[in-house]
Amino acid sequence: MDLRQLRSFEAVARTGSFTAAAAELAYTQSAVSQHVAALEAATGQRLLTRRPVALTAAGARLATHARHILLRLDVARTELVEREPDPAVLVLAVTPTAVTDDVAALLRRVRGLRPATFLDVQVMDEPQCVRHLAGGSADAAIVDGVTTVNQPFTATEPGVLSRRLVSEQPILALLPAAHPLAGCAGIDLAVLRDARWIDAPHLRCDPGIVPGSPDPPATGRLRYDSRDLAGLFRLVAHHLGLALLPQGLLVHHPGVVAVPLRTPALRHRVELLHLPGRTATTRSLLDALPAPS
Amino acid sequence: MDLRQLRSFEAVARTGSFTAAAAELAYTQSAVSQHVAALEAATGQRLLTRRPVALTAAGARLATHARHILLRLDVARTELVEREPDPAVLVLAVTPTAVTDDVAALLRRVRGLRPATFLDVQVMDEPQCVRHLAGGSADAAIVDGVTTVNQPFTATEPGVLSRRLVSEQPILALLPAAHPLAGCAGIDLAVLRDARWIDAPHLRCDPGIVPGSPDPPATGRLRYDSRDLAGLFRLVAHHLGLALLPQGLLVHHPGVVAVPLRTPALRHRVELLHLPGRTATTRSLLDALPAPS
DNA sequence: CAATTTTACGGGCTTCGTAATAATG
DNA sequence: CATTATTACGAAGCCCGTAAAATTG
Repeated sequence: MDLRQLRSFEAVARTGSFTAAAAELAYTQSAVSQHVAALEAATGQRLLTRRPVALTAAGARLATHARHILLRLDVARTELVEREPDPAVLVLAVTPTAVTDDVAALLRRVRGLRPATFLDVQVMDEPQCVRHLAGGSADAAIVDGVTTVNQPFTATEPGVLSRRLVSEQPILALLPAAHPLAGCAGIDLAVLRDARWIDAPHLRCDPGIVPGSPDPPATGRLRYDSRDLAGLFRLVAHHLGLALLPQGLLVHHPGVVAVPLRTPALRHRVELLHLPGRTATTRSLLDALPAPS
Repeated sequence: MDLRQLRSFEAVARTGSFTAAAAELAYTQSAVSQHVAALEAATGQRLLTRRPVALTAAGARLATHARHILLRLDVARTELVEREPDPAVLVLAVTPTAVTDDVAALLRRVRGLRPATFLDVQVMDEPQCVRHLAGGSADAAIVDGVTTVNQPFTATEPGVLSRRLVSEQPILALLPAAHPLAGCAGIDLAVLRDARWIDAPHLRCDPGIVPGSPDPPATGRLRYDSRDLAGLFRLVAHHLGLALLPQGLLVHHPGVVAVPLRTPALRHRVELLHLPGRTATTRSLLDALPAPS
């Protein structure tokens, strides 16, 4: 079990391709193949199916371990290796759906500081945010997720990265204007148990996280893999399904009404992640946060 | 940053000696020295002081990361590598202070099962328990710790090992019989803030974990590094200090009275640790536990 | 048949052990 | 001075790239 082997395996598992993994790691396809073969020989288990490349059960377990190991290793390297952080430039990795009013206000506050802090904001999905942060190519990350009550959403292992709450907002249910519950002040999700829900993970719309929800909805699923908000609203307006949405992402759309979700108490949370050691560079950001969590 | 280098470094940090680390890992002193040198070259930081061998600040951070990385790697290997677990023999790694009445009852219950389960119980300190568990030489571990309220005590990273609560008991304060508070029904630790406490980590007596406690007690410290319970009682009886003790470890001793600690609500917790994947081998143990946490 | 993965093989580099040297309590 | 850590150096072994073969959609 070598680290390079694990890195190759993780990249193959993530990209779904030996070729792509090799390109990402600046290896040959051959080397990546040998890495995976070595891991399979060492464990005595088949870790991946080929054509199409997909994780086996054992491979999925190893991939989880590998992700955590490699993340922590990158964090350790970044923490320890001597670098010259430029305090005047703060590189921020941000998920697309994390940009709520609170976050925008935070960024404005930081930008207005004296001495001036130049913000380099880069929007990408969450795994990339975490990788940039761990690798040191970002000074902090702002990521979001949906969670029940006060539980922190598990972006990463606790203890590896420090986290501070930036914003927390309720979740709304999007209904067609003609829906019988459209005028409600608050909705209990149990009432809509048998409704057809749209599963839009990129827009943080994931009815599956509700604890007691029936895993396979009897009426079939509708999966929406885009980040286009208007498209989601159009689907709802045309009675193709209901959707959940963080309040901060809400826009007006004809034929769609938004009703607060009363139970379960889902919340959209935005967190600031940073390396525990390097507080000097992110000091201005941390100071600009409202309350110490 | 090679895994073998990290393993050598971790062993040096833990044992405090290049020679001991080399012996443990079946390496030469030379190899271990080269490993540490390579890490120091890669990070550009001095990680250890020599003579005596001790961690620098940077080294302590790396050692923490290394411990977690290596633990998870061992867990991954143990989970994945094909083995032939003998379901009739259950190897249990137990910390000395974890053997409360609840734990003894649990073990008796398992031993009485049909088909018969042969229990191989091995007592060692907590880091060793965790290493044996991760390495696969133990099927489960029973470890204990002191914590406030319902917070789990952090034996290891969550997510790497599964944990189930076995027993939870209050913490007692040990006082000389002549102490003015000896007759109390319950004690508030704040009242004894300025008392001289005996620090006996091996007996889970650690007044330092109280949140608002003054770190350097004005009256000096008394550290008791033995596991001998009678000696601790003798110290208390002779007015050399007060002590905390889990209720399960209490024995009668002349001149010493035990009073329940009312605030803070410290609890002695015993947890069963096992690998998430290998539930088949530990099934009998898990089933013998009272309530699913 | 084209794209992708696996296998064979060799050069180059890493790595560990031996042994000699240095440092220190 | 004995113990412990570092350095020098060479052989063994591993690792990755090239290139050819095999697999499969």
